[in-house]
Amino acid sequence: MKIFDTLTAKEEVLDTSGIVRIYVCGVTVYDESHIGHARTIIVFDTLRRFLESHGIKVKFIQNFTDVDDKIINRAKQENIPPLELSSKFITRYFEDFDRLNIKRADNYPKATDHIQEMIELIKNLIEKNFAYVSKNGVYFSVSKFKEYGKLSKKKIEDLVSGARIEVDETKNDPLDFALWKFASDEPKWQSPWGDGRPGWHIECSAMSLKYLGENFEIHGGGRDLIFPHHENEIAQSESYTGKNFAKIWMHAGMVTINGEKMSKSLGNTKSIEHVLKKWGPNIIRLFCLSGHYSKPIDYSEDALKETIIKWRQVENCYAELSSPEKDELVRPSSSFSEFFMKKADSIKKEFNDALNSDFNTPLALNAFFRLIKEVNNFASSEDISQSIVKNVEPVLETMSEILGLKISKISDEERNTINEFIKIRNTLREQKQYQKADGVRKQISDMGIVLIDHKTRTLLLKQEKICMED
RNA sequence: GGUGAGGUGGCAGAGAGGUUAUGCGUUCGCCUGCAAAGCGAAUCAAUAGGGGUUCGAAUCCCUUCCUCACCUCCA
Repeated sequence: MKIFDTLTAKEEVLDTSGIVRIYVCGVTVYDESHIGHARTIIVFDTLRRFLESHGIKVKFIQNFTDVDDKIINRAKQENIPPLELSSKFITRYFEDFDRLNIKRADNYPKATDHIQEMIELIKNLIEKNFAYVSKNGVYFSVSKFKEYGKLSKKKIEDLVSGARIEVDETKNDPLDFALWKFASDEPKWQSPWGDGRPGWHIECSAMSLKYLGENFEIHGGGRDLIFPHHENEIAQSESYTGKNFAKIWMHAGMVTINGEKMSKSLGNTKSIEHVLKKWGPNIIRLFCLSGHYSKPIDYSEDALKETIIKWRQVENCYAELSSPEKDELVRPSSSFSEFFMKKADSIKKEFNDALNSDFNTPLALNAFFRLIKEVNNFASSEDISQSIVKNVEPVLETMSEILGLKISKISDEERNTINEFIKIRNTLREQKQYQKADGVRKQISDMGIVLIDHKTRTLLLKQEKICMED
């Protein structure tokens, strides 16, 4: 598999000979997660599923930043301890992301559980003269790391001349960033240099090193983390280990809302709770994968409505495959099943090729939907036979599993109940009492089941609820 | 101002020198008791503008314009 590496600015081959170690920068838990977080996490979750579907072992670590000024400020506003606030939003995080069908990471290390590791790292950096103690904290000396700027392709001169760096007299250099900040208020921890809190970037260096070791395969996150967060992580980590930090840097593009950047000040943030309520998890996943991960995607009603149609096709396809006719009941079927076997194979290959080529999910989805369409198309004129299901379903299942899509299954009780209704409806239809028959169909659809009438039988389709009103 | 990524049909979105990607939408037919799903046809055609290289350019080079992101906390 090839992945575009932000650092080398070209596609690099992912080493899958051993365990693929992935570290993804998670969220700062001071508020609800939003669709932007969802996009990034869905991208990496899908990547992980893809690798695992090929039997590749993945170790997936995603952190929580649970100590930070934003958390402290928010906690003050709500008049609760900062750690209570962060733990509340961690709980919320899992509620949201479980519903998005995100596989749990192998570990979700929290910054506050790794203060000691960070202190050790900082100690070492001071010893090696990469860091210094100043009035307000311990700082990393950017000028000591001669490759600073290599990830974000920034020149130190440009950064210095940039007007926005605030002048801080206590730092040796305006570009230096905090490893440890002295603080007298809570939360604070003891350190050899004074009580305080860790800087933001150091946690990821400490925790990725602890859980994944040196020179792990993929370090990911949103594009907005390239600078300064990941740039600073590189500076610290490589100064500490003397080795390259991550082999591949993979960054997910931003989500815009109707073409605008999503921000609190614009008031256009879309929380995951909100979008889940509105569209449900599968549509959100499909939407997030409908553009290349590295490019921005635009969240809009129209885009999501289009995704509903896609999702309906998937549901329809699964309904068609759910109750196949026995082969002997179906007209000459061996050639069809052979056709489908070839079709499914070539589509499976296209799907894999697309993902192997810098994780091209739009192209992979294209293949996925062609198979869906093929089945739906066939089913509208012929009955689906067991041998077709046998050929198509495993391929479809593998792809759905990689994409993290979950079809709502109809329980046996539900099926039995509805089949009784269908019998009644069919009797009414035979008697040409169509209004009554449609009434029965309406009753069934109120239960969330759509009927698909075929020549000789009626299929049940369970539709995911979508509530488009805000 | 600096840096980076881009600009492809009504919309979404691939392809990276040589033949219609694909999907969605819209319109009209077909199928259906009616729907749903599906089929057929039409819309159906596009590569930001201008130069170049080439037998041939969305694709390579130059240039102009525009968009977005980052440079401050961000996924």
